[in-house]
Amino acid sequence: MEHEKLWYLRRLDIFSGLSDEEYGVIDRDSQSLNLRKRQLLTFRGTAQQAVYFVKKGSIKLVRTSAEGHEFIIDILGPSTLFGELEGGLDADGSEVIAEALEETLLCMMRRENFDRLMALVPALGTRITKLSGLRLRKIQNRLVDMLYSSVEARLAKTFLALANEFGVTGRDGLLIDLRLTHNDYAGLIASTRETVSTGLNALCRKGIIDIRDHRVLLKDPEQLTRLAWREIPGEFRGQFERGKG
Amino acid sequence: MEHEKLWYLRRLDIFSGLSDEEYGVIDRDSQSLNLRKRQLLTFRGTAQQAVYFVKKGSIKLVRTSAEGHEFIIDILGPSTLFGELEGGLDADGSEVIAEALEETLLCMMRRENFDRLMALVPALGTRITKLSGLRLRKIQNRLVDMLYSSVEARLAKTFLALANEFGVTGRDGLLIDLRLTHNDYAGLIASTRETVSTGLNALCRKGIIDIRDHRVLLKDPEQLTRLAWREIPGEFRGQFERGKG
DNA sequence: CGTTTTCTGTAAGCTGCATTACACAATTGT
DNA sequence: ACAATTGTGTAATGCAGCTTACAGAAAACG
Repeated sequence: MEHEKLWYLRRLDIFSGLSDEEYGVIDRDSQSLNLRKRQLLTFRGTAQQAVYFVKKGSIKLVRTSAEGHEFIIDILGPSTLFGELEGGLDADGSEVIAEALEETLLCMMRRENFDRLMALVPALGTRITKLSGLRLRKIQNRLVDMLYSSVEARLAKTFLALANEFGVTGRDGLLIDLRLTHNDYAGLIASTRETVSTGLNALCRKGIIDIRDHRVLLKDPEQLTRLAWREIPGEFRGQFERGKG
Repeated sequence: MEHEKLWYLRRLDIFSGLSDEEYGVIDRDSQSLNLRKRQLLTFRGTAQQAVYFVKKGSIKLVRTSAEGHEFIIDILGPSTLFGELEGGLDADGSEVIAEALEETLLCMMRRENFDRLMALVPALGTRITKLSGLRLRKIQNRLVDMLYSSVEARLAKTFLALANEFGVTGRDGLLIDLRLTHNDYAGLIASTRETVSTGLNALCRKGIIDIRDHRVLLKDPEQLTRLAWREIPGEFRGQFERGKG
């Protein structure tokens, strides 16, 4: 749903074009942080007020609702920024937590230092606001996509979105290079593990996707796109369990 | 769900503490804009890249999904900032549009000028990123609230949130000073007009709220809060249509 | 002032998917 | 190697709320 823009953004490194001196500041004021697989990173700890940068690996940002449902706000790969921007702690105590999906290397900078850096390089402010705008837009898209689509469509949309950031082309399709569980997908589309299981298998049987070692392979992106957007196509609707041919 | 913070933020004017000179810059580079009731403000027009500031009145930010459902991202009152920050136009053509709920006065500044101002006042960058973070957090809250709650709970949450920004205390309760239609509420909670109608009336009959000239009056905020968070209270659930005593 | 448009109230019917309840597979840890 | 944890497959059941279908009220508008 974001297509080129996200790619563009990830390449357009926020910190590009800085002087050696400025890079020095970054280097001095930031510190590395290593997360093992499944390790959590809460924002209420000592380092509440900080900005993080993913150097290697991937993490998921999870928000738990008051009723206990876990929703995955976003999955971030290398070269993405998060932290204070994402919102951290909240008035009512609910918060976003980050969890490493694999061995992950982060770079962390305290908010105060980040602000100093921003004062040093005014252009940074502009870039950051643009980035925030993009993030905001992305989540707005998620919002409407999730609210008004069937589970099948939500799955399709999610795969297409993930493919934009984590897709690697192979001969038999586009592989989303993330090892996720059905539970994770449930968290991504705001559904339950069980429904995801059956939904996933339905898509597999239709030959649209395939699961390889916990990674999703898009065999027929075309049709996936059609599923993602055509809500009840009228004539022959691609019913969930039934249509297997 | 944001409580004090939002109030705090609205008072803490983004532009406070500026020098006369800097205020002069703002004054020169910005222009006023008057919107009649129901007038739309699309971001794809000539003034795509701009930042807006609500001086008087109120507007709703609407995002239409691919399938045609209209979701109200947010309702903004005086002293709030929007525009480029919110994300404007999108890759796939979908966009956020703003619609005036009443006679509204805006202040507009082109993105380029805004960037210049930010370069002039480095502290602005920090403030803006904080603001963006808050916005982001707010919408994340909306997201999980909407995804995992019943219609009744969503209504309750929405009222409580609106009351934080638009509530005026009277002797018989807290009045949300916004004239909205049932359709608007449907857009706010991602439901349909019909269900909102019945839901609203159910709440009225229970004596929790009241509708006065298209404005919602919270007669019993306590119980409303309970409804908002207690999902299926086990024993005697405040069922929708039934419990009318 | 009448006409058109926009709002509101109510109800029967249908359905997607959450819930519940298992059994088995795979992975992790010791 | 074995136990404990974590992940997967599938099916019966129930129900919240979307859909569909009207009719009257209120407001906008000429």
